[in-house]
Amino acid sequence: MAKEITGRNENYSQWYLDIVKKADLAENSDVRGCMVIKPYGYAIWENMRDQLDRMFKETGHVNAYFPLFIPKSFLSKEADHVEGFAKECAVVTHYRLKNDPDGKGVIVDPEAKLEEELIVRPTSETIIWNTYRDWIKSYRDLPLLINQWANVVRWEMRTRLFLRTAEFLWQEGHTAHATAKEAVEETERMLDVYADFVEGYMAIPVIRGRKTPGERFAGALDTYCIEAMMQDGLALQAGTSHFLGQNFAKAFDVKFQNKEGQMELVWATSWGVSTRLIGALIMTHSDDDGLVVPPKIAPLHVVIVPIHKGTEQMDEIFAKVKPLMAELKSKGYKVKFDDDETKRPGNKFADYEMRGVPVRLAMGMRDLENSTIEVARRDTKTKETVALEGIVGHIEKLLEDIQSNLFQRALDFRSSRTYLVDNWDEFVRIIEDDTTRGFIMAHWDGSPETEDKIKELTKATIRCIPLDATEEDGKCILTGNPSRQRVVFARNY
RNA sequence: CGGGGUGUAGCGCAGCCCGGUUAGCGCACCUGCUUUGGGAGCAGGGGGCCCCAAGUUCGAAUCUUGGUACCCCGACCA
Repeated sequence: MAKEITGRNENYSQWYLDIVKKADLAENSDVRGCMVIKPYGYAIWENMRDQLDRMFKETGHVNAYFPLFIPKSFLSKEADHVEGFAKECAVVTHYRLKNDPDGKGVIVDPEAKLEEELIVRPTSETIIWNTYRDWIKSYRDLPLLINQWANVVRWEMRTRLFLRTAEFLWQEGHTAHATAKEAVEETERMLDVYADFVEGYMAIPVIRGRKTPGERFAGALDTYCIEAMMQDGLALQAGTSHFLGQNFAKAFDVKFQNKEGQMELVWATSWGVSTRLIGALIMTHSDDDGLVVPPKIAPLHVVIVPIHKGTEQMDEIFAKVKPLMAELKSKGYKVKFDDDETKRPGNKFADYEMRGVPVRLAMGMRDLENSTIEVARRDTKTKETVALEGIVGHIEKLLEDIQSNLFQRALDFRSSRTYLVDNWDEFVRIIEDDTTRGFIMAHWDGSPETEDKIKELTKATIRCIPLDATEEDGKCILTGNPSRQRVVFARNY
């Protein structure tokens, strides 16, 4: 069949690409490394964005917009930051084209060279902190809590739809505070917002933690993150929140006068999640029949497929389901009656499964006579015929069930692939075997050399130092040196 | 940037080695009829700078040279 997708066990990355394409989420564009997000994929992003935006506003943030271009000189002001991004920046050098005098097409006008090159933002810390300098004069201007929804460009060597693209959509929060304590609180608060969103809405369980110095964001003093496990046992960083200390305040000379009249440097945070989360969504819930979308972010909650002969029967069915559609819509659910006569029911069933619509209803003549309807749920692929009476309540409960079932299922999977390991051979065995690979909770002596060595030997990195870990005495998995807590090792995207 | 591979219809491919009339197949698409409780059947039809350029030849999808794009494995990577 044309729509068939590759099995997860057969070829996981092909399975992923098949889902992205066949569920109509996105496709590769003719621009290297850049994707076209198609309407259905974008609808999922819109739902994610809208919910996150609500949560940001509930925690006191406002939106603003800063330029796409950053003067090159800005980027060189924070040494670690430029070090981290320099290798993947797109640079604008000219501002004009002209007709090619030798023939067809256009060429870059050599006369139109920019005096200072512009960098297409890979992230906006520099342009924003350059702006904050003028906005922040007094302790009364703080805290400054701003978020921006934007696109950014990182010139990656190898790209994969949603997971790593040269251009992607995201939000980046950039806040300024009077004290380190407040800034750290903000960093942690936003990590919690991310975790609540990803777990509560996307039904993806995450581990909250902090990055090791080696894995930190370029320019940060501390990087917090949420890490999720995909169905192939690889980790995916689902969101990050950074405590930037006074690094950017120093680089851009952002100071405020405190109550005592003294000048102080401002404390900063930044935090972001991107369209990469859609990749996480796919790889957490979907199966060999296609995408599975949790109800809370689904563009379409319920689809109704009529089983009919001729338009008369279609009209009869529509009349019968109209009230329940109205009721579902009034409760905020998105419902579609698929009256497309050019497609047969089996085709529609397969299509909505591919797109991961949580609940599918089917009604035919048989149901019409009995006042029943067939209810199918996407997550378990089970079907039942139920009475029309009370159907709306039934569906509401079903959607809640699906939401929590998806989370639980993902959590169970993660548990089954999470190991307490104290022995190096076991560590290697688990990480090398793609049927066991997952999160390994092991002791680490805290040295960057050990971290690098383990990465070199196994390709596993320290995904995070979990926030909720209990302290215990142990020995480093590699060196045997003393350690006070376990960290999460995994291979990652 | 190193190693390997592939560019032929929207997608997936055959044809190329061994040059020869109008470039073919499956899916998708369009028209009509019959179908419709899990991916329909029949009939008809549309769609090609065969990656680009130069060369060899009476003749190039096919041979030669150069270029280019993409994919895979490394390296690189919040």
